[in-house]
Amino acid sequence: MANIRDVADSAGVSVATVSRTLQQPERVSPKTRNKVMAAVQAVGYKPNLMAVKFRSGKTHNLVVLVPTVANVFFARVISGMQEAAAELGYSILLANTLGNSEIESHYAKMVSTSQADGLIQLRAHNPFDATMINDNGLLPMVNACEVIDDGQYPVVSLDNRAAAKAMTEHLISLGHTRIAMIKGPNSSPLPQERLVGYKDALAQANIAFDESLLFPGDFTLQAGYNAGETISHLESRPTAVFCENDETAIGAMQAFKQANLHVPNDISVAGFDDIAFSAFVDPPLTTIAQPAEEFGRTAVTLLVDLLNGKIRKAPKVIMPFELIVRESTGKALG
Amino acid sequence: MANIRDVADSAGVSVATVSRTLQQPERVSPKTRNKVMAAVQAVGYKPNLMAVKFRSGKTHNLVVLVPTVANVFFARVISGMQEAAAELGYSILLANTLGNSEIESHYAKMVSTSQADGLIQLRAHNPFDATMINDNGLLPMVNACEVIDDGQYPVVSLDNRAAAKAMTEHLISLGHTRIAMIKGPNSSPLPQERLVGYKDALAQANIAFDESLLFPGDFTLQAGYNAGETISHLESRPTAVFCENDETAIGAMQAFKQANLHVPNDISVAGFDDIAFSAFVDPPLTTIAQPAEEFGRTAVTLLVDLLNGKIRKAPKVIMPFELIVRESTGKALG
DNA sequence: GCTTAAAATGAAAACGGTTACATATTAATT
DNA sequence: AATTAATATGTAACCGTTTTCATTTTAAGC
Repeated sequence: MANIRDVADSAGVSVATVSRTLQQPERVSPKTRNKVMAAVQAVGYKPNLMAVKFRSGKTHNLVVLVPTVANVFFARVISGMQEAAAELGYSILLANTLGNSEIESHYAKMVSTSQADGLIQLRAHNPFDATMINDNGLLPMVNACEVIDDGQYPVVSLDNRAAAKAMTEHLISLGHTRIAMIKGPNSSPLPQERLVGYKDALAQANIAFDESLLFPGDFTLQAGYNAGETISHLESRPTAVFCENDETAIGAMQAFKQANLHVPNDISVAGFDDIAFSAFVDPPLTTIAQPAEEFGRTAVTLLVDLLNGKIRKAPKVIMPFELIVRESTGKALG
Repeated sequence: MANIRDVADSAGVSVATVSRTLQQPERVSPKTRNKVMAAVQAVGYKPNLMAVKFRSGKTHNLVVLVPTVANVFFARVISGMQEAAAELGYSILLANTLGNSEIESHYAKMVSTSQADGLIQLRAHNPFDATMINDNGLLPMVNACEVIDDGQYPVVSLDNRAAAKAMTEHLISLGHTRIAMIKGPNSSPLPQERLVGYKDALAQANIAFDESLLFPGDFTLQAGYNAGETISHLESRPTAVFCENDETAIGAMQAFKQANLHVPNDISVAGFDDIAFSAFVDPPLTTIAQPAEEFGRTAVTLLVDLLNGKIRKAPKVIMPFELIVRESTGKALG
């Protein structure tokens, strides 16, 4: 494998000149620039990027901690990240953490061991220990989607409270008063925020909050199915179910169908995320659309800015949401 | 940031001893080992892995080229990879290529520029140029899932022909004779192999092959929906549709429902992959299960073996499939 | 054409480890 | 106790770049 010295010899210049030609071509005369470029071609030179990264101290790698890549929403977020990273000359090191703190800190160590410059966390959990704090008092990290905002790093999130309120209002406007909620895991702050939004809408419409209408879940199809089954057999069944993500909603709908409940005539179902499948289930799902790819892009951009010292105080970006009304929600009957 | 020299000074030994203590503890006396370990703690030493990787020439990174992480099947494959990689001490650099050859070769360059040791390709396309061939005549690459077997690298695949035949036989056994197929993209070898299996089963049952029953697709929900719509409006409609993946099948089912066709009474639908959603759509989808996680695990194991010189001739691993009969396929009526 | 400033280039140190080789220490053998 | 072998440690070269600093070349100003 040809190295920079081979190029220098072949071009009849010093290694410094070769390095400069490649890094800052404007600092080198056109004449030698051509000579060097020709030599690069001639010997088939490919810089050893491991050496470059080592020497320069910049890896141009970003670690991304994803609770699970199998989640379709996260898959979209990741796509957006990859896009932005490519544009900015960064590579993404994707870690499928399965919510496991050990795996998280294993990958977080990649930044303390100079294998990556920074980290994006999609879960509300700080994988760093205290020693990692930066000059500007910030961690080299961005927290997106599911966030805890403790001011130590930039945050990009949705106004989950407002979104949940909007969805609940939609259901109330259709005449529903007994609205169940299939929750996400309590370990996440999302369900809490959304619960508040749900209560906001209830209060606004003078509907009493009923704790017994809350059902546990963990964002999976199976959890939605289980909750749906439970709800089906309730003596006084709610007329609408607000699920905290689309997978859960799709699972619940399946349970309702098997219990011979018609959606939306017998029961309305709403989701959250607007994954691709949601438009293709029967009936198509009413949901909250999040700009998933944009989440990813923003997170990467923010992190790179932070790494370049362009950020002094941790910003807090709130992404817009959109209520998508399809056919899984309808007028409350009876 | 403390470096190895700081540790050496603090422990009163040479840097070589520190390095040895960390790499091959048995080559150092227990006494100094303790001294060194204590010093490591004291100064808070974290080896700069970029330096290690540069010096040792082994990055312990593997590039994985995925056509799209948004594909649920691939998400499972990736999970399996991550698992195996973690066990073997490797990290996965995930590249979302969107089938774009430029992006592929961009990431493939990571191995020629010493940023990664090897590569796993999930698409039937060799992203390397000829210069990358190894000592053993093999590329540092494994091709999984969608494969071209040209003997230059290990391959892990499914017997797509047999699987397609099994599914077609299942449909024939239900009395179907007009069986449509919604295809994957022609650029992929999968559709071709599966078409052969489909024809095998047809021939075996003395059913004439009818080219007009083949519909184009690209593995997306939307493509399935489009093909489903076309099929719905056909004057002489097929009684069964075999889709080349589950997304396509789910899209098609949605089109059938909107055309007031009942699945499976009016038309049977079969998929391929057994993604999580397939058990939760209405009706639950008959499909071919592939051991997705195992695909990933096998690919990683094979690649690491190859990198360690444990492989001389490119092996060809065939993974087992399973026909999962659910409710989307039924007896042919009329 | 001479002086001076600016631009281009080169020599060599540095980055933080690993490792071959030399040397010092300890243990084993007689 | 002396000799030898084995083990433990140290010295320094090395990996392939980047980058500082010194030097040379070119351009600018008069």
